Amino acid sequence: MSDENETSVFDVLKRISDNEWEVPVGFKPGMNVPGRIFVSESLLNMLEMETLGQVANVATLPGIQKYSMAMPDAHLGYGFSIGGVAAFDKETGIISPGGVGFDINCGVRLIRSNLSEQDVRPKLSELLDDLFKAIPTGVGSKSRLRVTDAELEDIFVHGVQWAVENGYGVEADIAHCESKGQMPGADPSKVSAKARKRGRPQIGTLGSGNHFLEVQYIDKIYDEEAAAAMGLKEGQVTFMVHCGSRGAGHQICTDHLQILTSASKKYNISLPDRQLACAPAQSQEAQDYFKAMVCAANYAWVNRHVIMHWAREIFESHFANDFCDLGLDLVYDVAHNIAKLEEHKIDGKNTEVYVHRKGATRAFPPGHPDLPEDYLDLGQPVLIPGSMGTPSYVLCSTKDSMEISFGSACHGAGRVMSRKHAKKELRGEDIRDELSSRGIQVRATQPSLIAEEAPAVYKSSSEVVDVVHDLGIARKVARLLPMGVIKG
DNA sequence: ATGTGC
Repeated sequence: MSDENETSVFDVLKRISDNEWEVPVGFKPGMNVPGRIFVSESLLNMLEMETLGQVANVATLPGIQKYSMAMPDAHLGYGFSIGGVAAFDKETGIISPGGVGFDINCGVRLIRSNLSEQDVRPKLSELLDDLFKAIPTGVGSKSRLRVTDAELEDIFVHGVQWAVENGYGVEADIAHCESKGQMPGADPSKVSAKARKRGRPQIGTLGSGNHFLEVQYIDKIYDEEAAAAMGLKEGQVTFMVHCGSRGAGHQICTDHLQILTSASKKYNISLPDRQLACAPAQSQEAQDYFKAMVCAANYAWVNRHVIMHWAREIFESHFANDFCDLGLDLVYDVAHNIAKLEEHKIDGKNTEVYVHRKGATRAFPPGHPDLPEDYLDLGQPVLIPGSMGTPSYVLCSTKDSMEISFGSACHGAGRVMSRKHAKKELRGEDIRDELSSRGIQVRATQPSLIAEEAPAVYKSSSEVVDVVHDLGIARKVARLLPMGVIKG
């Protein structure tokens, strides 16, 4: 039932440009800066008022810089919206677990190959069966890789370096992970016994929800030069891994939320929403969370690395021979849920800020010192997974990204229908058949999970990507179409 | 997202 007098987002927002909308400081009491929503007019119709309220709430937090931002795929999240980007001054700002999310370093990686769609199509069904067998999926799934407590600590601290030293992936993979897959500043002593217990058996597991491993092919190249630099061309097969830090990251978030909830009171931070629990960036409580968050981030990079390794083995078992190098190189790996201490130019001055990206991708421009050498002139690759059955995109960051959005882009399609609603409205078997008729094969533990992730429950990934492209944050390089997907 | 819900 909709009330005619209900305020719409159009009544609140002030249009700045085609794809930029401002939430004025007066919208909610206590806003320190305006909100800034990067969205097209048509996507704005799908933006919920509550999401806008969350953007405004974040603007009230101490030390926030420039704007409380939301990407075109923004939707309601825990405290901060998913698709939210907020930078807080290193000295006067705060750190908040809600600005990162429960799935710390949920992220995406893309692996290229020398195989063509025609090579893979005839063997696709067997390939997917074997991938589904090799890579555990589902909520409570456990891995065949068992690590000791000491190894887990090593993973928390050294991330992907641990993986490569232990035979998962190769040295060349490291440079193609954001932060080299080993963010500095980890302190395992800030990770509870419970989080370790949950994390130990889950290295190399996909999890559930929107997490997946997808076999794809490139159906369109937008930028030949950039595509070539990443080793991508039309008709080529790729695979994409989307997952995070599983139970470990979830427990770390839960543990520290509790600490930061009381810290918010201790430091007299008035919160419009208790889910925004936070503490001054340099406080013991905030730093402890940050050190534990880094452990979860490094864990997630190892998780994706091990999954990639097993997937490479399966591809090799099906396609490798003495005359063919499969070229299963890691194109790039990006984090979607993370907070980082970065330097940004604010009012002409270089400033250190804790950038919180929750359901948002880092997008550093050409020439940025944190980029791998071979992408330095190109700009950071940005990987945007589509929802099940819809295209994914590869973009590369452009020079204005730092100025526009603290070097950040969107992260995906963005949910429009709740899981509960989707389960009620849609049948997994129908969705599977519909996808199958379009040549897309799905392997999942339960049909209901397919319903929850159906294409209809997400915004169009193409529209979301176009906003980021048109704004000059990251430009389109390639479009990837799904062939088959394994899910929890 | 999650050994799934004050």
